Amino acid sequence: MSSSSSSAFGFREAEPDGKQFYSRKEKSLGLLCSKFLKLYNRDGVESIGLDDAASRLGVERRRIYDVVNILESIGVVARQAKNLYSWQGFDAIPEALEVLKEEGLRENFNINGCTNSGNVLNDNENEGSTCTVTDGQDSSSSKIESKREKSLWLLTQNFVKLFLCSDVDMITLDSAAMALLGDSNNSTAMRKSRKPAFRWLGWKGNPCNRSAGFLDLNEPKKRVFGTDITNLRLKKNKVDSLTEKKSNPKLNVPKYFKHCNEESNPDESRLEQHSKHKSKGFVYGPFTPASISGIHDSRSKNTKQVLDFASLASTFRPKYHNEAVNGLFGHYVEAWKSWYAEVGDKEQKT
DNA sequence: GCTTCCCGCCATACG
DNA sequence: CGTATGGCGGGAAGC
Repeated sequence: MSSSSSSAFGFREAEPDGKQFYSRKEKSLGLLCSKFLKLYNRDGVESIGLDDAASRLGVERRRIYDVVNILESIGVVARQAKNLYSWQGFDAIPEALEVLKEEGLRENFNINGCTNSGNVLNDNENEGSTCTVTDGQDSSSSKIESKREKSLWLLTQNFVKLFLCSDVDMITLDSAAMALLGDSNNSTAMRKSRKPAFRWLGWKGNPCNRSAGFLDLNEPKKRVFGTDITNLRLKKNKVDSLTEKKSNPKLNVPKYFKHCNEESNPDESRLEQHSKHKSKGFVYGPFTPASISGIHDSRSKNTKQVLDFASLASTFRPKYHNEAVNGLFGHYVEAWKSWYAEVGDKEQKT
């Protein structure tokens, strides 16, 4: 019920003549995840109804499934019953990752080198393996996971494992695709200098993890920078800056960049060491939410130090493309960005 | 032009 | 059987 409301969707009137603009970006899964998290990451929230979420977020149910599936993969939410999920919070992530890491190691989820000469470990397609996450609690191997072998849920976890179980902090889309799905489909030409890759990030800024002081074992750090300044949205008519409720910081932010030239990695565990890439900087693509780097509303459109990803491109040779993974990962990336942003935000305001 | 990816149909699992 | 879930292709936004 309460399917679509035909409002608060991607359509919106920004012109006097009543013309409506449709923006895919504003309807992206990543953004949706962000909203979802903002909506439920509050006090008093313990259960989440799918219908409730759908109506609150103004999207159809199908989309909520995607969000929830991914969040569940890292422990942020847990399925309680039909139409019902429980909020576990960001604090559940470290534990979930620990489990994933162990499983991954056990399953040889190591990916060695995503650089030139596509070696990338022989695809260890152990999909048949019932790698249940045993979310810490009732590990009473429930048969309920019949369908979850190839789901977004599993795919997400495997993707995470790739990072947790390797010594690299960056993995190309191709490598991931090959490792997770097993290659075979390298679609269109990769002639261009497009080279999507993913990198782990840590909890944005958790210099001091208050309460629970155990989430510094292996904080993942992830980020993407791809082809170009990804979702840069100040090209044509960036319209206004939203015309509604609270805040939506990310709309004005063109892009971020970060220097990784120093070896100073605050929360760096044994499993993450510098990989081959030693470029001096990274381009942080999409609209990273504010507070990610102490940046507020800076809509500074300085796109100067973008040059760095040129070196990256040279480091990581272009390979093939996998449409399927491409899309999926794209979602993951945005979703994760949102999550980390959320975490960072909370951690910071301590 | 090619790539990314949102929409939503519809196959499937569940109750 | 109806309902809940989510894979997946097409087509369009984005670049």
